[in-house]
Amino acid sequence: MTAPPRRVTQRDIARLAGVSQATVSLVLNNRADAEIRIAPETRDRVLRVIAETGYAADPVARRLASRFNRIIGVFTYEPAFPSGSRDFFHPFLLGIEEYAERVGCDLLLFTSAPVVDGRRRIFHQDNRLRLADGCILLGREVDGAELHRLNRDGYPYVAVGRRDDAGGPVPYVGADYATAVNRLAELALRHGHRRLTYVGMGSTAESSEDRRRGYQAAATTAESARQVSAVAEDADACLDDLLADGTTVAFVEDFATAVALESAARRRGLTVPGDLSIVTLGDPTVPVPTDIAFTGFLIPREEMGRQSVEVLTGVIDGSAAGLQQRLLPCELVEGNTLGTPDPAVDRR
Amino acid sequence: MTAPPRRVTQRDIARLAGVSQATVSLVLNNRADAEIRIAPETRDRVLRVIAETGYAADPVARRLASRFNRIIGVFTYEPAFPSGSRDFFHPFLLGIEEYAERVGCDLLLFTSAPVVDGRRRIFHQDNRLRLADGCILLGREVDGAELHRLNRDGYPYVAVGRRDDAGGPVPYVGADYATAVNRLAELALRHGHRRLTYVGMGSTAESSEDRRRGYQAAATTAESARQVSAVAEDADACLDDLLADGTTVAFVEDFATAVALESAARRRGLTVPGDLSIVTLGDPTVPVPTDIAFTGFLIPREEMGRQSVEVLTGVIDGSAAGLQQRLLPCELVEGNTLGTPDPAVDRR
DNA sequence: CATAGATGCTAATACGTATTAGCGCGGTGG
DNA sequence: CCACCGCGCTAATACGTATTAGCATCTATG
Repeated sequence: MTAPPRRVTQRDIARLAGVSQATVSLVLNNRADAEIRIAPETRDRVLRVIAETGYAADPVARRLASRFNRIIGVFTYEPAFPSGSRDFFHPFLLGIEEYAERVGCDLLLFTSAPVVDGRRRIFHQDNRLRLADGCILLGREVDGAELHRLNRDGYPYVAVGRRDDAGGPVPYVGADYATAVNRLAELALRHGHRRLTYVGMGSTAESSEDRRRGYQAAATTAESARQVSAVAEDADACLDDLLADGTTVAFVEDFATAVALESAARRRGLTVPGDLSIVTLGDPTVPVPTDIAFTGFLIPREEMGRQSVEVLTGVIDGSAAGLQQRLLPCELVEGNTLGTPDPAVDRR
Repeated sequence: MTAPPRRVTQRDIARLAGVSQATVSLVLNNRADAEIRIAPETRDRVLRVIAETGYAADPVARRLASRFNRIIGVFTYEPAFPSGSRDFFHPFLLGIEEYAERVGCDLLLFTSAPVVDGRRRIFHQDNRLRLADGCILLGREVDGAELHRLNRDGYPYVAVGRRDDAGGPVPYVGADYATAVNRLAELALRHGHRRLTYVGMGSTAESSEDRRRGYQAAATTAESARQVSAVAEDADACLDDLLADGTTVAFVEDFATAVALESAARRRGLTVPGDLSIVTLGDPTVPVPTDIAFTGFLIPREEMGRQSVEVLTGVIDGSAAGLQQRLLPCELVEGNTLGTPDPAVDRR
């Protein structure tokens, strides 16, 4: 194999066109400020040489010299492999990709970030953040300390999902879980339910808190509105608890837990929603096979992806300072796991 | 917003540690050649300052100065949006991502490449290829002229899918369609089929040619082994043709066409494989809803993704010169659309 | 004809890192 | 006492682009 021919640079263009490198740069960037003047014939000559040589600017040097790169970084907190949550994140990426394409940006996936204690780290020995103009942060749980540092460094970023302040407001594009859960709870109340239980995952993430907040706000008119924690593996115990309590509708944060609850109920000869209504609070984060059409809502994942790019570009160029925190509405899904409470169970 | 604090550079580290910038660079890169010597205490001092300041090398400057970046480019020929073929490409990306993570590389998706005549172009005004150390090329049809140019420029790349030479051998990781189709054809012959028809897409892509080659190689012992072209929208006409010919088994290149053929047959009261056997030649490239378990084979898409990264890293560092073209075996899927030919139809 | 202003371009420099030739210093052998 | 060598480090430069101050040259004006 012969040595790769050195790439064509502006200096080569300049030599061929009989001008200086600076002139080539000016022509390339279409600089037509009052201060910058290039004779049309010179410009044409330079452009002709550029076309002949097939020259293309080195984006690395460009980035080093000036400020921007048109590269958007994407950082995923969850370790990529092995992980069932990939399918959950895919729609976000599709939205990001779509909008990045529209605005002519490339996407840099920080797959090299090391995993420590089961979580990717942004900041580490060989931090590569600066390769991109800014960065989109994906992940259920985002490290507050790292957000602090991003803010302190003035590095442009946006989180997908609402985040609490971290040494300053955190730009984000989130889903409006509070409103969605609130609506579902009010729907259940209108169906006549009076004993509600929120089955959480024991997570303190903002997304979990928002859901609980929406639930609590609606639950004031209920006879009982509890909160418990459960995981899919523990569905039988959870079901026991719900039945003992006389709960008529369960708001289940984790989709897999809802599926497990439903099958546990079915195994005992109970029907959903006949004996127990189950409402889910978001798309499955791990693939769960089920034929049940759960009542719940959809997270607008693709749209969140798109808008996160939009917000990020605003953060990068310093515009749109007021619109850097967005909550998008979730579409309710009617499903058929929310019914009217069984009168026999309702008043016990 | 205050002006972003200028990032910490090696010069800052050098000043704080009382050494020169060169020394900082040497320490950072763990240079311990015979020619390079740094006193342990100096090294420690520098490392301490680095830790205190949280310094991280600017990857852009690093790339400009030296050669490598640990960034792998991914170029997708198909326009990303709107496109049903996304689901087809996703597994490749998963494999690529997994291996990139393993070798500590980031992934740059060239979403900014403009679409001309329905196809993305690598080479254009503001070509960004050089941001990455090398590039993986994804897509059904890859432009031969662009491959030529990549070869000429000495740019490291690897194609996913076998490619003909283009001014030199093209590094690739492909699927061994020829062998897979050959096996299927021989299986059909063993089942007693004697009138075969290959239903192609009229594509001249290497992947299509490989399939046809495998088919032809096996078909020598058949009574009739034709080739026709058809698309899913034209399934009825194709079915007419197959029946008129007395074909007992159709090898259908395009998955969607196979699905359409099967439902056309069913609409006419024919059964598959009772009246006609149908064999598919690869995974669906566009999402097609079907409950049929077609006989055919699986393209090892994730593995192709993984190995493409492996080959690319070899191309980049110039090693493994002999192993730059790989064909991976496809797993046959038994399915239930290949039966024994109906004797009434068989001899006509 | 001197001067001012406009025009068209270039020289110089910055960006942050990697690399390499070579400098000063202390020790050792003759 | 000099020559030489190994050690530890630094000065200088390269990478390719963007930016800016300012130098010629020309034109218009008094």
